[in-house]
Amino acid sequence: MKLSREFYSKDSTVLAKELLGKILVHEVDGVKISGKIVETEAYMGAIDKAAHTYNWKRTPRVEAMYGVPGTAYVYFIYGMYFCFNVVAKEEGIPQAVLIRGLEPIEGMEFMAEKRFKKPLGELKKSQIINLTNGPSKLCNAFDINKSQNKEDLCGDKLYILDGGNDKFEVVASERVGIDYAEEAREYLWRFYIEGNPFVSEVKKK
DNA sequence: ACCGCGATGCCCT
DNA sequence: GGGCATCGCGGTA
Repeated sequence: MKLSREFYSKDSTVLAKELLGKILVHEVDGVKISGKIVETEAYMGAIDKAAHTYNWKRTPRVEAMYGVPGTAYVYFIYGMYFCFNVVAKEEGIPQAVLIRGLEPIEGMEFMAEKRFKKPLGELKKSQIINLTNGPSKLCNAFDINKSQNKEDLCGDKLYILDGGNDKFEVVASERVGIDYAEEAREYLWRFYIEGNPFVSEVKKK
């Protein structure tokens, strides 16, 4: 079942945990690409120094975060990468969940071409892991870019499905790559499935 | 394995 | 003009 608007209508810290194990699907040119969400980060908006919308900052770039829950927020970073977020909470309250790691399910051939310009069969083991074990890697593999910004995840091109009922342990840790965020660096707002190989990095300690 | 660094362009000040 | 919610390379072990 496709996740409903209500499912997304909660604090990003709660949504981030609940998105683990769910299935992200992108349908592009009749090809279905999907993967299990294994790593997320919550960005709590106005009160979160790490968030693009800290202190209610509102510019064209971050406008998607002010949209209805279940909207995609895709931004361009470091001159060459994209990051994909799921908007949470409530329209006008800018919270989002960054998707940082996926375990491929369908469309691995497509992902291999997108990431490495090679057929799946020619990839080394390390390259299989590297298909989707990072926020910008998975955008590349799933062909998610600026044209998916503000896309409604309750639509039928890019959406999230309820996962299987597999059991797993959730680990909470500090978020990655936000050294500028002062005390917010220490908040345990990154969540991942313990032991899953598609988690982007396992922090020691 | 781990670390350091450069790439590269858009957005906001 | 500075900085960025990243990645992959090439160096040293």
